[in-house]
This record gives sequence, C-alpha cells and structure tokens, in this order.
Amino acid sequence: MELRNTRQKQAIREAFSEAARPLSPEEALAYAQAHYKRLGIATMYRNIKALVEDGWLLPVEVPGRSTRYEVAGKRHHHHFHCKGCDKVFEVEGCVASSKPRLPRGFRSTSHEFYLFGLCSGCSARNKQHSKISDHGGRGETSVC
Amino acid sequence: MELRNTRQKQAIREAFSEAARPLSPEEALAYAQAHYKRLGIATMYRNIKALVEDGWLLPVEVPGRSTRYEVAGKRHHHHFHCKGCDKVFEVEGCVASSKPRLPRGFRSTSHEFYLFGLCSGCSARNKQHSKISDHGGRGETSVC
DNA sequence: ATGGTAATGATAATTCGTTATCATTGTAAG
DNA sequence: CTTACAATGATAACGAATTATCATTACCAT
Repeated sequence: MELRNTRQKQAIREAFSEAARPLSPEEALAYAQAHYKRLGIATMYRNIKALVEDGWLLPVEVPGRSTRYEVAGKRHHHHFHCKGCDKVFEVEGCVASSKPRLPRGFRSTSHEFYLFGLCSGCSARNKQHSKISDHGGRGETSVC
Repeated sequence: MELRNTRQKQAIREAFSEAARPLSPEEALAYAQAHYKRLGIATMYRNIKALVEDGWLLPVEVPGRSTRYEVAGKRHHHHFHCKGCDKVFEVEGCVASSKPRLPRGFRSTSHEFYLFGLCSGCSARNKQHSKISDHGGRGETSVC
C-alpha cells in the first residue's frame, strides 16, 4: 500500500503543507480540491489515515470538535480555537514555569493547552457589525 | 418546565454533587441509580440539559471524548484525564504567569489546560500487573 | 382524595464523523 | 503499448452520542 503516487495524494499533502494550521478532513478536502478538483472525501479519509501511520501527520484533538490534523515535526506549540469560524490555529510559545499539583498517586504523561476566542478575521468582522460580545485582550492573554 | 420536584431530579443532582468530578451522562446515570434505581438515560439527558440552562451544571469538553458535566460555581481549576479508566478529575491550581503571544488581531476570551496520564487507582493497578508504560512524574508535572 | 398535566421510561430516530463496499480508473512495471 | 492491480469516488453502512416520540406515571394545586 501507498506505493503509487497519485495526483490525489500530492494534492492532499500540499493542502496540509500550505494551510500551516490543523485541518479537519472536510477543510483539507476544500484546500486539496484547489489542486485536484475531482478529489473525494473517502480518499481524504484514507490518505489521512495512511499519513498519520507514516508519521507525516499528527492528530490534533480539539475539545468538543472533530479531530484536526497537522504536519508532524513542528516545534512544541499549542492551539487556538476560533469560536467564530471554528478554525484552529497554532500558537507559538508555551505556558512555561508553573507545575499543577496532582493528587497523591496521579501520574501525568502529557498535557494540552487550548486558547479560545476570535481569530483576526472574525474579530474584525465582529467589531464592524456589532459592539457586543468582544471582551478579548490585545494579542496577549492572561493565563488564569 | 422544571416545576415539579421528582425523585429522579433529586437523584441526578445528588449524583453530580457527590461525585465531585465531571461525569458523562452514562457515569451520572450509574451514580444516580444508587439513589433511584428505575432512572432512565433519557431522563438523564433531559435533566442535564435543563441543569446546564439553569446554570447549575457546566459542560466540560475533553479532547477526543464525549462531554462531561460538573456542578457550576467552583474555583478556577483544570482537568486530568485518566487514560486507564477514562475518568476526568479536577486539578487544583493553575499554570500561572506566562502569556502566550497571539498573532495580530486575535482575541482570546478563555483557555483550557488538560493533563493526561493515570489516576492513582490505575497507576497502582498498572504498577502491580506490568512494569511498562508508566513514565509519569511524582504528583507534579512539568509544563512544557 | 382527585385530576390536569409535567415528567418519565423505553425505544425509535437522528446526527455526525468515519469506515466499508465495489465498480471503475489510472499508475507504472514489463 | 499492455496489463495487473493499487487507488479512487460515490454512496451505503456503521457506531456513538444525543434527541424525539408517545403511552404511562406521579407530582401537587385544588
């Protein structure tokens, strides 16, 4: 398997490379169809599965949303989920220092940090059309 | 609606109060049936929905899992998801200080921090029966 | 105690994301 | 150029979580 190099596979890899943010299968389909119009959703699922097994893609599980996928090998980072357009973005840096105290006997092996809010596009759109429901910061976020 | 005080409703509220951790509808059903045996799952879903609307319950969305619910009004905290038993626990304290830098125009309104690993029960069980797959810390967790 | 009706319980139906099926297509080895 | 068969595309099927349906139950104002 995965021995023939099809236009579909190329289009799918290009989609994830270009996007530079985690994509859902449906989102990836839209991006990839810009490269190869007749691409089907089944092929997208099949190839995502294969690319994850190959280690080329990594699943990104967002709370309350379906799984997104991003190209593997990036520096440690976290994710921002836009409530407006439902897109997920990468966030550079990390929530350094502090170490949460776990109850006795608990062993933690990994963690995830998510930010929620409005991306630049939705933030601007929101500001134009209504004055309410925008209580965000200004490029920075206080953590707790 | 929500004007009659049934044994089912009492049992459901007691279940969430006693558990002191976020419960899935199925988990909550098991707890509540200790108080009222003939409780059905449909009633659980109906009441969870009502209690969320009332603000008595809060949804807790865990990456890659179905939604859990916890009683509202608690101090700021985060969650620990046990890979062994799939239960979600509360974690006191927070990942203080640092502020991730967001791209221009992004506005963040909230955040979530998740820890993954093994709870005390699963950790002990794991240590007994096999020596592998436990690379956790000792009650503390380095963040990044 | 009685009765109107909110609430319940069993289960059918729905939704969403994903996987399976299978006839057809097109890559690439010979 | 052929040709085998990996891969695709359309869509059916699936599984899990949740919601809808509806006959029955039981809360509580009277």
